Amino acid sequence: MADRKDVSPPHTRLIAKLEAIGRVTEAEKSALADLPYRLRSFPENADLVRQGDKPPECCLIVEGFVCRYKLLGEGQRQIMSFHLPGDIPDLQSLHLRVMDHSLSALTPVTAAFIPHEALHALTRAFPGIAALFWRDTLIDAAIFREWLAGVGRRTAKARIAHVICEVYLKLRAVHLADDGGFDLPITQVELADALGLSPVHVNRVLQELRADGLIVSKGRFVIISDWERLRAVGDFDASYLHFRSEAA
Amino acid sequence: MADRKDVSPPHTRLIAKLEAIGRVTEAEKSALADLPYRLRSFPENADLVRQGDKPPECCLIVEGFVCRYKLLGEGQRQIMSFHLPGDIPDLQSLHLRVMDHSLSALTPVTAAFIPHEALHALTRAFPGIAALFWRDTLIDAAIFREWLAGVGRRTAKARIAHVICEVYLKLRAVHLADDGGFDLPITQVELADALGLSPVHVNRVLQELRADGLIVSKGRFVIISDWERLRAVGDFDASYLHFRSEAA
DNA sequence: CGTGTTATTGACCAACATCAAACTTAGTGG
DNA sequence: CCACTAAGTTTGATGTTGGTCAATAACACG
Repeated sequence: MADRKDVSPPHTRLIAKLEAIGRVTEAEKSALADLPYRLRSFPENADLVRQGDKPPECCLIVEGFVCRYKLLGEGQRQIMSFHLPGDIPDLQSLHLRVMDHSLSALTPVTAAFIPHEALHALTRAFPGIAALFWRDTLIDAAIFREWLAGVGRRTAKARIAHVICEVYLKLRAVHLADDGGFDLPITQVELADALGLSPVHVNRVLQELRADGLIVSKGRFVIISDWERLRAVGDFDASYLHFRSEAA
Repeated sequence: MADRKDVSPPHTRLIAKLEAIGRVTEAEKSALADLPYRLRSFPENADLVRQGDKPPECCLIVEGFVCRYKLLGEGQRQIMSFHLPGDIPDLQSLHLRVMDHSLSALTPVTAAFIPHEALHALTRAFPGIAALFWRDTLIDAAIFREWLAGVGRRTAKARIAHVICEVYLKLRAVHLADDGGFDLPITQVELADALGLSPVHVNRVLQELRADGLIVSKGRFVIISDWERLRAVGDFDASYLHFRSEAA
C-alpha cells in the first residue's frame, strides 16, 4: 500500500498518464516538467473545486483519490467519475469557465494547481500537447457515456463488476496496481452514489461477487481473482478507455 | 413543421450553434463557410457512423434529428444524446480514432461530411475555432454528466421533464423552436432508451405530465404549457449547457 | 382500406430502496 | 495495551418504483 512516501515530482504521473493515451516527445516532457504549480493538500472529504467556481487554474492530482460529483435537488449525490494521480480532472475549466460540478477528495489528497495561463501557453507552444489534452477530455467523456449506459441499462451486479474493472485498468496505467491486487479507497456509500444504487444493495451485490469467486476484498484492498469472469459479468470492454495499445 | 424545404447552406446552423456557445469572428465564419463537404442523406433509423468505425471525416447535421447510442451485452440500447442541425456529433473522432458508439438517424437526415484534414487545417489556422470546437465537446461531456445524474438519481418523472427542457433549449439555440411549441421527433421507445426506463413507464409518466398541465403534446408536436413548473419537476438548471448568455 | 409503427391499458412481478439495528474495524487518547 | 469512538459494513424486514407481458387502440402512409 502507500506506506512508502511518494517523492516523485508532480509531473511524473501526468506523463505516465499521457503516455497511456498517446505519444509524448522528449521536448514535450520537459515542457510539462517546467510547468509552474502550487502544491496543496486536502483532507479526506474536502472539496478541491466546487460547483459554481470559476477557477483560474487546473489541478493535477499528485497523490490520493478524487471523485467528481453533483448534488441534486432532493439532496442526493451523483458521483460521475473517479480520478487518480496523473489526472487533471478539471482540465475542462480551460474552456468552460464555470464549474458545473465539484471535485472532492476520497482520501487525503495532494494536488498541484497549475495556472490556466501556463497551460494555455503550453498548448500554444506544443500543439501535440493541446491535442493530447483534448484527447484526454474526450476520453473522460467516453467514460461518462459508458457509465451512463451502465446506470441506464445494466443490473446492479454488472455495474459493480464494471466499475471494478475500469478502476483497475486505470490504476495499472499509472503503475498503481498489478495482478497482486490494489488499494481501492472507495467506500460502499461512494460506490452507491457512483452507480445510482443504495449502499445496502451495493453491500449485498459485493457479497455475491465475493461468493462467486470473482473478487477477494479485505477492507480497501481488492484482488481480482477471476478477471475473465468479472469482465463477462460486468459486460466490460476496455475500448472506451481508448488506451494507446487498444485504441490503435 | 418541416414542410418548407430548408435551403440554407450546411454551415449556417453550425455557425448559429457555435455562436450560442461562444464568439465567432467574421473571418472565422467565412473559413467555416469554405469548409469542403460531401452531402449525404439517410433514411430514418439508418446509422450515420457505427461503433468500431474509424471515420476519416466528421458529420455536420444539416437537417433532421440524430441520436448517439450504444448497444450493450444483453441486446439493450442506451441512447446517450440527441443531436440536431448544427451539431457535429462525432467531432471527437478528430482525436479518438475508433468510434465507441454509433450515431443513428431518428428522422430522415441530411448530413455534411467534412474531411478530418480540412478540420485539422482549420483549427491550425484559427485557434479560436479550435477552442470553440474543444469547448463544444466539453459541453457534450457536461450533458453526459447531467444525464448520468438524472438516470442515476432522479425519478422517472423528473428525468422526462428534464430532457424535454433540455431539448427545447437546444432547439431554441438554433432557432428551431419558440414559445409556440416545437416538433419533437422522438418516440416513447427512444425516450425510454435514453432515460433508462421502459417504454410503458415513459408512456404513463408522459400522461401524468399532461394531466398536471405541464405540457401539451399531440403526436410529435409539443407545447410546454408551464415552463416554470416543468423546470421545477425536472430539477432543471440550464447552466450545464454552458450557453454564452448563462455561462458568462 | 390495409399494414406497420407507435401509443395506451391492465394485470402482475422483480429489482432495488428504505428503515433500523447490530456488528467490525481502524484510529485515538489515556 | 485497552477502552472509546466514529466510520464503515452487514443483516433483516418491509415497501415502492418501475419492469414485463400481452392485448388493444390510434395513427400515418401508400
